[in-house]
Amino acid sequence: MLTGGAIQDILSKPVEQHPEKPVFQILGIKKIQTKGSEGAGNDRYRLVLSDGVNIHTSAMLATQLNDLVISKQIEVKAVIRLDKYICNIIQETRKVLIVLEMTVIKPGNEVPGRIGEPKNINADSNSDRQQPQQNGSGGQNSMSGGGTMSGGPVLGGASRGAGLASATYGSHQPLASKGDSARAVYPIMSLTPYQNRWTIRARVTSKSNIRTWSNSKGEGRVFNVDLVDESGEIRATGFNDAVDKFYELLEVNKVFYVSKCSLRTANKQYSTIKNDYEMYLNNDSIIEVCEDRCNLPTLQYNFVQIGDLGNFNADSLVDILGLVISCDDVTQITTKTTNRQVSKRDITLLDRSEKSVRATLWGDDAEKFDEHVGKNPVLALKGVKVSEFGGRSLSILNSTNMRVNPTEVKEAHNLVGWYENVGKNSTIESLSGNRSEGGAMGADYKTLSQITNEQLGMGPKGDYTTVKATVVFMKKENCLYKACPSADCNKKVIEEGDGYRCEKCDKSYTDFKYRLLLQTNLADFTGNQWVTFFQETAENILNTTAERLGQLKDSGDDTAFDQLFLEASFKQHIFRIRAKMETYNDETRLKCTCVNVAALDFKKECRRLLGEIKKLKML
DNA sequence: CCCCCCCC
Repeated sequence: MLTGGAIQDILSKPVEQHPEKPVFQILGIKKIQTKGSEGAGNDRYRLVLSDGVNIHTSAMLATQLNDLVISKQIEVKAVIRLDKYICNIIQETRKVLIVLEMTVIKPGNEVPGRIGEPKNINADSNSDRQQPQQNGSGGQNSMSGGGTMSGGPVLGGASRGAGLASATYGSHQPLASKGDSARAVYPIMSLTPYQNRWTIRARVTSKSNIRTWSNSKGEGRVFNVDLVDESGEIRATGFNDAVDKFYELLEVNKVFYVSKCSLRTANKQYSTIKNDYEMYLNNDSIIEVCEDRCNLPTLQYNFVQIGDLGNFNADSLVDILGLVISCDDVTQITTKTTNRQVSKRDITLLDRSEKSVRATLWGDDAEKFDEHVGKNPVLALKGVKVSEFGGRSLSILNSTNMRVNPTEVKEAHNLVGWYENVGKNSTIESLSGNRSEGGAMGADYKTLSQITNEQLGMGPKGDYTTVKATVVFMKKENCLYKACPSADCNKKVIEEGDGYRCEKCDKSYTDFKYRLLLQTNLADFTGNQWVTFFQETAENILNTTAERLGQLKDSGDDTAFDQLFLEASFKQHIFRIRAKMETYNDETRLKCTCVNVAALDFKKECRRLLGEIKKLKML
């Protein structure tokens, strides 16, 4: 079943003699601890592979295959076929095998135990850090602790003419400067800040504009490019001089040899590039066009289904493949802080989850989208921002890589076919709410204690949030007031003689209408909060009308009046709350107003809670 | 060293 001897061949023979699609058994899977990695998607997995004769402990899974581990498609004991792999020389004699594509031949749970009696092949003969394998039978995770791949300085200088590098990329003349020893091409995923004697060969998949900034720390220009090879991807950033030196050279889709850049921990907040590190172009950096034809991948996506967007927090970045089902016109908005005029255009995206989401294009992107209006293009978006307005929506940032009808993304073609045959006629549920309800009940749920703990309401417009809470007390005294009877005026009237005067309308009326202004105490498992309910929201929780309450009050039927309050107490609802700091008599305090009440929909609520649990799991 | 991405 296993390709006996394949490990020996891969480690000792030139690449032409490497076995094609060897079959191995996985004897261990270990997540490599990486510093400062937040959330999922940045991990790397090291595999212990056996060919039944030998064990190789330095195999790595290409980052784009991480999901196979996460979804447990590959587990210890599984038999797998390597459809595509590279073997890179490390520290003269130690070699890392990188699995680029693979097929599960037999899942781990169907394999009783270790196949054959494989011996550890110590490729790392120069190092005593590699522990001999102490594999128990039955295929337990056999990773020896403190292995050489666990985040330390794993890569030494590579020598020329060995392993994958020179064989695969044989026509490449080493790029090292004079006097430096020649070097081999490294896979992107092997780069670390701990050693810098590497050259990568990578395709530019996207390039930003040159941005300028000016702040207290200074000013300057900056750009970035995303680079990809068979093993993974990395973002490279260049400042000032590097902009002049490299911006023009680095054309999208072209392939380059890149060396002598520094690496630093990447801030995951700003990119969906699957790499813990980011590359910085500096004065020593060398970038040369690779003229050879090579088969490097294009952009790497990690698409998220639109239907799963509820599992992502606001401001997270995701990759989305969606078909445009509607386009709004371009409108102008004025920004709150800088009063600048900015163009925006909302479009609606649909995918196979049969859920749609509204996405906003800004500035030039909004204007230039005119050419696609009336068509149904497919957009491949890498690094689009999740926003919580009115459920979930997307914001297409300057840094978002947007491809329209990308021919290189085969799912894009499939999505068109699906839309023509299925999607077109499906009932589509929107995650963004429709325009009329637009954000009436947002998906940005908070607990009552979060309202104060997170200091909501500091801004001039206040903050909106949704809470699930219980009505625990209502101040029924003075909850009704006599208001101006005219249609749009709800001002309290002053009784004068037999009439009612409205100061706002500057008019006297013979009649008035009762309106509600109800101080209500809401509670959830974290605390409670006084919230003001006006007419419609108060009528909703009291399950009656202001008019009816007025009648009971006027007729002196206190029992019936009180009964309505009693029945409305200890009922749970979903509340949309506006929180805003307000100052009265030099005292600033948080004022909360309920702007919408919705019944607790158990099905929806369960789905939301499941989503919350899923979010916790992803931490 | 950027990392702002706006509005309802």
